[in-house]
Amino acid sequence: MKSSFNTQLANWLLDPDGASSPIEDAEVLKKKLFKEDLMKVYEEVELPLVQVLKDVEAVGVFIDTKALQTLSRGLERQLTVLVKKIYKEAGEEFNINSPKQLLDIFSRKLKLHLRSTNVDKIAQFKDKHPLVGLVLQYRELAKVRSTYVEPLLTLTDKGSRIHTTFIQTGTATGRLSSRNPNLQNLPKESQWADDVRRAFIASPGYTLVSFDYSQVQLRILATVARDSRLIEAFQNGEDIHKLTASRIFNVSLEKVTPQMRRVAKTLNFGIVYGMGPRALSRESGLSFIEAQNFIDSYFLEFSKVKQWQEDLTQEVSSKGYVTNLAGRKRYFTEPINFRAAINTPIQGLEADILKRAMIQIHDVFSRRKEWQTKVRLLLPVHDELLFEIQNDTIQEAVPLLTTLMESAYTLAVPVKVDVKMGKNWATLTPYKKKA
DNA sequence: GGTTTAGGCCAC
DNA sequence: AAACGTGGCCTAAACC
Ligand SMILES: Nc1nc2c(ncn2[C@H]2C[C@H](O)[C@@H](COP(=O)(O)OP(=O)(O)OP(=O)(O)O)O2)c(=O)[nH]1
Ligand SMILES: [Mn+2]
Ligand SMILES: [Mn+2]
Repeated sequence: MKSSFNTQLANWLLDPDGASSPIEDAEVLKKKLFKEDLMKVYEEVELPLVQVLKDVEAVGVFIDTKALQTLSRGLERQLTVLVKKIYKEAGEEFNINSPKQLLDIFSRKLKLHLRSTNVDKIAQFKDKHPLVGLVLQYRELAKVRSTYVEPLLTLTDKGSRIHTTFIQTGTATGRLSSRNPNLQNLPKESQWADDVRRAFIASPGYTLVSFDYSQVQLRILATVARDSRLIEAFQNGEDIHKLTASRIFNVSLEKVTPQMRRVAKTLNFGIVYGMGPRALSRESGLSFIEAQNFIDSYFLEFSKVKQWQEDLTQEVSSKGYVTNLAGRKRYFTEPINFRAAINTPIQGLEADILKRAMIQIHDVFSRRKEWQTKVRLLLPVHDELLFEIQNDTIQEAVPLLTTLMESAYTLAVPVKVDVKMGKNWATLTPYKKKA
């Protein structure tokens, strides 16, 4: 009766898709973990992480409820106006939230006979048909209110803190997920993103500090694919997202905006994980032919990446599973999703890196009295850790946290973390160490 | 009344 | 034929 053994973790490591039926017998599970080389990640990562996550959940994030309430009322008012405009423009009342009814309205009123109503499909008509633009505005407002503002208000506790629940055994790659509420998908780009994030504030006397790994999956890719072009790029401090942005938008590196870089991020990972020319053309604005050429030259430039993908495709076909550098494993059955197989070891190692960093940081900061209350881990976001740090401790703690994160796992390229800080989550500015 | 599924969209 | 991947949560609609 070893109550210390965590059967849920073990079963998940053995089959993170949960396709096979779970095993209850701890001794059987242990043998399997050994046999499949999963004991290391179980003992060094997942088991110690349980307590870390408990502590993080208990701390919670301080919320400016006043700001959220104000936002809520503003959204409510604007939605009312918008709904009336939409009904007037459409000439009748209907449920705007129903894609089915929307298709019907578009068909009858605008003579637009569409198959779906998602933003990519209908945005092109918004100049010709005011109704389309109004509907898209409505979608943005309704989304932010129903998915973020109202649930956050409901879930904020009496002490004005919000506590998510982390799911440690929920993903197929090894990542964490967050629910009730999901704090890992708060808006960042949309019109209302800043209003929502402004409500996430530091406790009095503290500052929010965010540590985010730079281009993390590209650095992992450079390592696993042994691609000399990528490796040299990172050794030279290059920013591949920015480089791709400058090529796509045809501007110099200095003229790449944060928005352009964000688009390029999607393109870089899209291409690496099997995006086709049609999707690339849609995401980038390039023509289909240009998109095709871009993909071809991409894999010419990063030629070892292509080779690695082909090797991995062979491997998953013969073995029926893939593993990452930390030993984490995922099984694939016919028909094999090769794009998912290619993504898995890379996304999975990202998770291992962040988890190891969290555990080390927890050992140093949360277990020691002199640090405990001064440095609080609030939230992991896949390759980012958000802390609140006591104001008089920042200069001391930030270099230490940075070093811990950058040395949590050794890659074939430098591992770099970008640090930003601020009083709320909307207005973080790059950390500059004081002279 | 409850559940499940689909379409849609937010993040990394 | 062509297909970036990993998640969670919203509403509507179909189902029990
Ligand atoms: N497949 C895929 N993975 C993504 C996408 N967006 C983000 N990711 C993954 C890969 C990233 O390395 C990782 C962390 O996201 P970040 O937003 O922090 O981007 P990244 O670290 O690459 O760049 P950064 O230097 O932090 O701006 O999440 C995407 O659109 N597709
Ligand atoms: Mn990052
Ligand atoms: Mn990130």
